[in-house]
Amino acid sequence: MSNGTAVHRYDFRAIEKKWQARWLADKTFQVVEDADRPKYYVLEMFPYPSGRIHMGHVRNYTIGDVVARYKRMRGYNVLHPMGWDAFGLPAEGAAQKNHMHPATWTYSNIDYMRGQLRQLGLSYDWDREIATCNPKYFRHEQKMFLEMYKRGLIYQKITTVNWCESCQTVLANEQVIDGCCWRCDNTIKPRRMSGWFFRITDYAEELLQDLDKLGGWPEKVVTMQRNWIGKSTGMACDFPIDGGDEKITIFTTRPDTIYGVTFMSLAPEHPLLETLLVGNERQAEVRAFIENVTTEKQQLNYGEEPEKKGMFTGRFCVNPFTGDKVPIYVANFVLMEYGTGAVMAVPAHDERDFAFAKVYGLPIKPVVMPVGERLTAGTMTEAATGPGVLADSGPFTGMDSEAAKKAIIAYAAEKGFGQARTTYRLRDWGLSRQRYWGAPIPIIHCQRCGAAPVPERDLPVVLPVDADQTKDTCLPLHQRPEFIATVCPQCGGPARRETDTMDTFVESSWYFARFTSPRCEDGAVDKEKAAHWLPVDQYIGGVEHAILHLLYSRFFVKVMRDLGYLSIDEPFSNLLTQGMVIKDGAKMSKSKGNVVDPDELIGQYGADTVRLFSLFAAPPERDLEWNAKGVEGASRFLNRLYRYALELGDAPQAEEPPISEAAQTMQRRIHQTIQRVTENIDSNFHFNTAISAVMELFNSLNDTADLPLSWRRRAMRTILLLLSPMSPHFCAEMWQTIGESGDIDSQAWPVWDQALAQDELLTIVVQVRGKVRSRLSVAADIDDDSLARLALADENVIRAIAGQTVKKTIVVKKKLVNIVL
RNA sequence: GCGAGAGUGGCGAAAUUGGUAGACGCACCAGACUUAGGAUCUGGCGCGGCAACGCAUCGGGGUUCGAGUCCCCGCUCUCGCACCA
Repeated sequence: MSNGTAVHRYDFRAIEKKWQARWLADKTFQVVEDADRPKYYVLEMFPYPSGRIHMGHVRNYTIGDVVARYKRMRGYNVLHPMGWDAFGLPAEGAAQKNHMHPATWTYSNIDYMRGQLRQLGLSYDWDREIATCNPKYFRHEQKMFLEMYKRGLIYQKITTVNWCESCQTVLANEQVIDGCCWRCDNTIKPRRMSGWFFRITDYAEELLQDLDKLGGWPEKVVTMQRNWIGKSTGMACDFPIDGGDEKITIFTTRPDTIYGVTFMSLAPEHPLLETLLVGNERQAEVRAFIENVTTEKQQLNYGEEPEKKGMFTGRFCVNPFTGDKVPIYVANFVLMEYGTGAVMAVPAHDERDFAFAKVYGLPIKPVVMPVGERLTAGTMTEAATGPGVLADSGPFTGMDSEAAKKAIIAYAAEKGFGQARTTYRLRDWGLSRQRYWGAPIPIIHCQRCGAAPVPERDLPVVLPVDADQTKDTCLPLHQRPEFIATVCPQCGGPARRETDTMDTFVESSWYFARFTSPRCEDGAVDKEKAAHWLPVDQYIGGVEHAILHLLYSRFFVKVMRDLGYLSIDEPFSNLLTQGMVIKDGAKMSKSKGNVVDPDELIGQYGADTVRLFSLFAAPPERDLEWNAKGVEGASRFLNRLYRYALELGDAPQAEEPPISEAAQTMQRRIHQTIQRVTENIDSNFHFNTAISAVMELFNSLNDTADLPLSWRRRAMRTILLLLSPMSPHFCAEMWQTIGESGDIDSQAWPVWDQALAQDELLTIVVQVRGKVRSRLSVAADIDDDSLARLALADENVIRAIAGQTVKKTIVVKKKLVNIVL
């Protein structure tokens, strides 16, 4: 760039550095509780300190910062904090590779990324910064763990996991490819292991019901959570085993079809199978089948569905309603984890049972007749799953299926072999991780006393650190005898520490509450401060957390409420799920090679330009297609403003001239723009249209000749105020350049005057048969009759009517006239 | 399969309760100023047509004086769940 052009561009490096230093030194965005102003808590999902921020972060945090700055200008006392979701597996990999402790790697990343966030000019109260890997943070989590444990909200159970022998670790389902480890290709073995679980299912009903309170959430996310929780109501019913004392309990949502049961399906893992098989002549065959389908299941890829298979066990059970003997099958499509792991099969009214019955030649017995139909087993080509009238159903025959459901449940309850039951798809949350870099689970196992909680005075339980930090720094806790060996807090005898750490989603389930009192040492939160600030008024983040983090956080808030920490039911009143940043039609990712580095962009254009473009290119909820040329457009706009501001700054102060026509027009535009920008932000954070409104005002300012200087200043002043949440450094500097006093950071948001925003002349569209034929410029207060007369007298209109008879003239106030022929 | 959302210029996108389709920006074209321009400024820019006009919001119907917007039938794409009994 030659020196001749430098004067035409603002020095973003100097300006941004200046204001960032100032905000930091003055603690401009520090916040304390204030009874005189309404509170507003805006929060963006905090990042994992992976090393550098990416464009998704830039977008997310820019949106949040605009909201924070806007609400401050509107007079709110705004809490806007930032922190680090600092535990997690990537740190272990990086630490091993670089021969350093995960904490060293993590904290150095935090330092770098904090610098990046500051370079973006984000208005955080940095005094509230937290990192979840800090024992001062997770000690409170450990305390809450103990409180939950005491209340029975946490338990231990043995479950099956994916184990890789060569890596010595548990793998998530997604990391098992064709039954092999994704890293070393070693065959994955299922392993029964003990793990800790949160009893989130205890809160299933409340988590479901309270979705109705989340009016400020995207419908999509609410629906996803509703489906995830997956409530089903129906009946549990016992089918006694023929020739045995045991009973098989089934769960069904269709009690009305119980007279149509023709066989029973059990999950291959069903505990009663053992009893059924002992001394059974089909034993060997059935066991082989079970083993077969179990192996097959383990080798399936994620989401793949095996062919439906089953095998007769050789045993029967009895339908308590009919007294009929029904054959018991093992079937590979019955899930042990859902319902009771046993399904009464009604081929006539269930698609899977129908397909199964066809393959294995089992009888089909229709018992619910759709209105106006008479089903027969021989002619059915598919299951009839709709409602209808009961047939061949004993005393319930002739009843409507909905009524029959209730009657049948009542009958079963009365006879004692069944009752109404509600089932949820939601499962308890397994929080155990066999990893080093996580919060240790504060439990001590004693041979005599069992699982004993670590006494509160011994918290936090911290991670052991090797003396020699150059090797094996991430050795899991179960391989560290010095960590494991301890004494039982109850009996004083020898004991061993729990070696699992907590899922990192635990830390992120309550960090938003911690921000209200981040240095509180007495507990997870200062109850008064938490009560003051919570709930979060506006939460902003990616939709990928629609279930996981957002469901866990909702659960944690309810638990913390029940433990007495919080007085709210829901953590986030309003949720904005911003779209992804994409380039060349795909999400930015290293593997695709389409990443844009925020550091480079900021270095080239400055933070204000990057912020402005990311807000302008698309509304926040939509995906944002990154466009390098578009960034230049944003930069161009700021530089045009800069040159205009310079001119104003240089112009001598003149006396206020009487208001001219041009001034009046400008005044109207100013008020119209304030209204548009305010409404665009308030309704749904549509910053893209807000910015375009400001651009229009500036364009018209540029196009208006002989506008008095004072009005140029007023227009520019408004532009800077409206734009300051989006491009804060630039506007703060230009505020000074045009000679305004005080800091723009302490200015109030401008207000519009409806009367001044009103146009005096309106452009009325005149249509003939719905097609635009002319436009009229008329006084705003014109009456309908005069308007219609004017329209009919217009020469374009006369030509379009071409002598035909006018049937009707429709006048829409302040908008249009339509002449119907 | 089930659930949710979306289809508008070359591109990102705008369009109160149905009421001027394409604001604003990018790209592109022409011109001005320049030794120079990847700077800046001015003008143009949905498609067809010299024009008057005609045609245009995924496709097909419908309601209406008037439909991007409402209703019905399709098509395509994105996301989520995926044997849930």
